[in-house]
Amino acid sequence: MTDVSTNTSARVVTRFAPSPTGFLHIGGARTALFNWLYARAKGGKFLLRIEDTDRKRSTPEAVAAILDGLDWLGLRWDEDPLYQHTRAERHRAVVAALLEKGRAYRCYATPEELAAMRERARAEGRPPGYDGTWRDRHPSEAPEGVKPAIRFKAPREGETVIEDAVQGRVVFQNANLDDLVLLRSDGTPTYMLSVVVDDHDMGITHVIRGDDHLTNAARQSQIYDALGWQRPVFAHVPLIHGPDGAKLSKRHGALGVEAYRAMGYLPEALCNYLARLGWSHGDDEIFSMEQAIEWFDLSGIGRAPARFDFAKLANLNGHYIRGASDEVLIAHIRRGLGEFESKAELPKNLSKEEWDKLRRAMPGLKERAKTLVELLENARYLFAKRPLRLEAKAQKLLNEEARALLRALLKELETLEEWNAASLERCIKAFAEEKGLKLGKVAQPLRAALTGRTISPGIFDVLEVLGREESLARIRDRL
RNA sequence: GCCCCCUUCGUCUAGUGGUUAGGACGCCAGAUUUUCAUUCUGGAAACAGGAGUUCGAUUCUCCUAGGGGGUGCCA
Repeated sequence: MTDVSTNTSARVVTRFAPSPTGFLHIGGARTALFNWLYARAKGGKFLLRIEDTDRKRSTPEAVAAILDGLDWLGLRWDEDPLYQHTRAERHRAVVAALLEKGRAYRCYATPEELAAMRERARAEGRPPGYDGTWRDRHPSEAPEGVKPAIRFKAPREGETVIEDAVQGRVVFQNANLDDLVLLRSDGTPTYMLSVVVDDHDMGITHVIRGDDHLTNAARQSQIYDALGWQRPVFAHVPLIHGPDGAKLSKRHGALGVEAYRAMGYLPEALCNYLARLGWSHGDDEIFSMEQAIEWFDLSGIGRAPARFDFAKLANLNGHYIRGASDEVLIAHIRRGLGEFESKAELPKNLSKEEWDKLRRAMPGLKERAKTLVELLENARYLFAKRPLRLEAKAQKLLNEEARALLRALLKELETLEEWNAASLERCIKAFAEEKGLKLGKVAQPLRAALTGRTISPGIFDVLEVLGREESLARIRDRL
């Protein structure tokens, strides 16, 4: 790790810096995606830093969930992830240097005093925050036995200007920015200090993160300046809102990416959707990540918050499912089978024969599913045991007239030599024609008998995949 | 309270002083079809409001309203 005060490298280095207190939520995933895209677009590096300075709230499970989420999305990071807590010594050293320079000081205020201070400021309509009591007080006045926190001596006059790559020029009056804590009284570094030191030491050139950090950018800039370090380019991306415009809650989308996996979304679809949410390249809607890398730039990021729209995600997902190869879909289903969430009962595992059936039915199945869960729900007829349980609509369809028709058709099918979609189509179409019926009149009862439902993939495919014995048996079950 | 950001169809967005304000999702209607889905065609649907600047504002400035974020010895 280098410690140079100027960044001489022209190479772009971005980072994703989650705090491991939970899963990788959707907003974090998009932030990671933007950082990843930008690094790849500029031929730079994308680093990962785990912000676990709050040891009490950080868990190894959360770290694993985040890494797994990034991996599933296909966002590969360069180098080993940096665990921020391992850098505490370095952080303290930087604070010592600041103290030495007179840009930081010991503060002996108690939590109670600070609370009272905030209350007073609010009541008087002044900007809240630390009032600087200990800023110029002599250390000899320090109370006995109180461990001090170290505060940053922020400039009191003038302004701090952020030239944000997304938000444009943002000006903060320094009078509104108070002296933040750099080192807690227990000697641990705070976030505000750690980010600056780590971003600097890691050579981060572009900090792309959520809008909620915009104010932090001003404070952090002051620290960069005090240290004589070059500030990175900041790009504050608007947050993602729920469908109702309110903050994203668990109810509607603030889920971990693994929840999207469980809902049957494909990572390509999620990436495409997320990239399009808040970033645009003209009217382009559907594109691969390779294409996005070619197009991506900070200038394409919008300044307004965006609402999460499941309908559009589903549409995109359907597109990617239809376009995926049968093998790829099988692989995704293998991975997700144990965790898919559905109101219907889905199998938790399949036999070799069942996998084989699923594979053969895949062309018809993937044509009509918006999620893998929906695909599997539509595939239940493949695994159902005889006699099939009929849905109400299917039951109704199989009236006396329809059964008579099936009886006649059964005779034809029993004598059929070749059992494949093409020969079955010839046979059944001829049968319908002979009876003077539209194909639908024959296909629907047949569908009901074979699948127990009124909707399914093409009926000839259903017959082929089910096979002669099973198909004929299911028809006989209804006669 | 104080500080900061945002505001084009219901939603995601294109647009950078002169356009019939475009696309996508969703919705509605129709075509194709063995069901469903796909596909195709058509349709309804937006510049938050008010002042300026300008020959001319969706585009620039200001104000208002609404929304969001921050305001921790959390990150």
